[in-house]
Amino acid sequence: MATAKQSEKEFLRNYNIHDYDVPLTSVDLVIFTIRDQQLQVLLVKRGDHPCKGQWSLPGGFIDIHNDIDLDGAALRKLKEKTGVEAPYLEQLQGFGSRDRDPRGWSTTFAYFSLISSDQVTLSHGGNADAVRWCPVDDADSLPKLAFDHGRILDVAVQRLRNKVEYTSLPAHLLPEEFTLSELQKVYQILLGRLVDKSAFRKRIREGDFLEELPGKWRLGSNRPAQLYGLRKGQGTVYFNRVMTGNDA
Amino acid sequence: MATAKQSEKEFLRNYNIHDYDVPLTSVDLVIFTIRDQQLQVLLVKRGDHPCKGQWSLPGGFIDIHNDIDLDGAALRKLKEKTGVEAPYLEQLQGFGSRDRDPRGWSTTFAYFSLISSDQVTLSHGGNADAVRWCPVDDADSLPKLAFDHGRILDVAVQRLRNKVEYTSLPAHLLPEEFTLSELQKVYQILLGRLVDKSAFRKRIREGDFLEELPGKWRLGSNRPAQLYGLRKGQGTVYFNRVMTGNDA
DNA sequence: AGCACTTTGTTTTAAATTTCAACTAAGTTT
DNA sequence: AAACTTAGTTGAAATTTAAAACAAAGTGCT
Repeated sequence: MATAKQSEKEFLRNYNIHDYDVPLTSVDLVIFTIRDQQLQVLLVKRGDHPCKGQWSLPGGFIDIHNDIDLDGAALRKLKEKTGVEAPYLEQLQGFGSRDRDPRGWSTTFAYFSLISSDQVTLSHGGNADAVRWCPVDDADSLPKLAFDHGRILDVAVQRLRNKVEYTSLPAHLLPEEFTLSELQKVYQILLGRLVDKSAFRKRIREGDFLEELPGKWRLGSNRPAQLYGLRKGQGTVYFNRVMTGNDA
Repeated sequence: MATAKQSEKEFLRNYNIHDYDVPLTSVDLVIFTIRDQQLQVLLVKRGDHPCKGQWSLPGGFIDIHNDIDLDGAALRKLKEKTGVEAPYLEQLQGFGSRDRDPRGWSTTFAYFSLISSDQVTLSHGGNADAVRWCPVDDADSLPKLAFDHGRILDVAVQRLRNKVEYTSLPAHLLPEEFTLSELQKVYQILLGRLVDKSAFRKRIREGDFLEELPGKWRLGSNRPAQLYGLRKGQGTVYFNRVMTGNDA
């Protein structure tokens, strides 16, 4: 191995990763959307061993010959499954242990993504029912997931619910154009409680992350509602206090 | 490779990780403390290639034969460097790309830790000056770090500063017993601004994560101050709004 | 001992903010 | 056209915060 006087160049010439035992490395995605007034997550049925036939989060190994970095790998997998190109994507947390995968010591970088369900075309691979949405709070319809994906999902749901209290994240679950009432409903679904209308609107106004779309209205039900869109080039807004108050 | 009818057992018998090209995997630590009224970070001088002689964050490869999981690996490295056993330790973020390490595609799980500097005995390995504390805000004394450790440090500092606004984290930077004024000073150092005394105390009181140590006082300077300790078995407290107001 | 000084800890009160409900606006349905 | 539904605003009461003054308990000097 390395001698004391070796140069860095020499060291690298002699370095061979196959001399070492290293963990497997993958990227897994928790892709959230709102469908039927519920928070839902995208699941895929595993077509290969191990855990063949079980439901799991979409993801897979890093391809060191084609992926540039972690975010790139996550984006690639997101696009493969959903066709979505520019979603909200955030690294959730790493998970790694000697027994989470029967193939040996393995790690995964879990990401979570928020998308509007009507912008997605699920890519079903070869198998007709290999991909589906599943409500995260419906214990009956949510299957036991492969590996430690159940735990990853729990952590992701917790993180999302927590961030809803003080960030503008939920806006990414809606289509490009939406009304304030629609946004409020998303907050309420995620929080599991009602929110005061005027307090909600004040907070959104002061956060200044939406732009009114002049002349655009949601018609069809009673008084028309102003449409809004995410202000371009504006990142996530952090409010300076948690969401309070419940509407009667 | 795998045939359609193969059982999971057969699959695993035939699976050989050395058939695949996988990234290197390490764990790196951003260990913070307060010394001389400043936020400081622990750095180590690299004794081996690559980047030999450069300063870096403490860390290293996962040892798949001895480490059980990521948190275990991080705790092991923390103990090796500082002797500290039960600190505040939180996973920061994963970093991974094909060019962050000259040895090839590599990933690291960065953790950040908060410790009280007077509980630490730095472990200097063989080399006398191989480990040191360095103020994070002093551009002159902070060296350029190896690999992407500069960026990791930036992310860690940002995360810490952000969490100080609405959590009880800074309490972990103090010794087991401390006064409210000392805690307030730590908040002020991290925030870089003054905080109103009565608002601060109200917030701490309502967060209910400290316990008064009856009969224990910090003496020696004017009016004795009540000593407090972290309430046992209580995790991090999240306040419902950010720190406000600056004292005159 | 007595007085000035420093640090800890509490109280006070005006100002700001939130809460909660009522109100107006603008459409649809019957 | 009257009743109903949803959008969006307004305002008074209740609560909270901000900023400063105040009170308490020691030290140190003369």
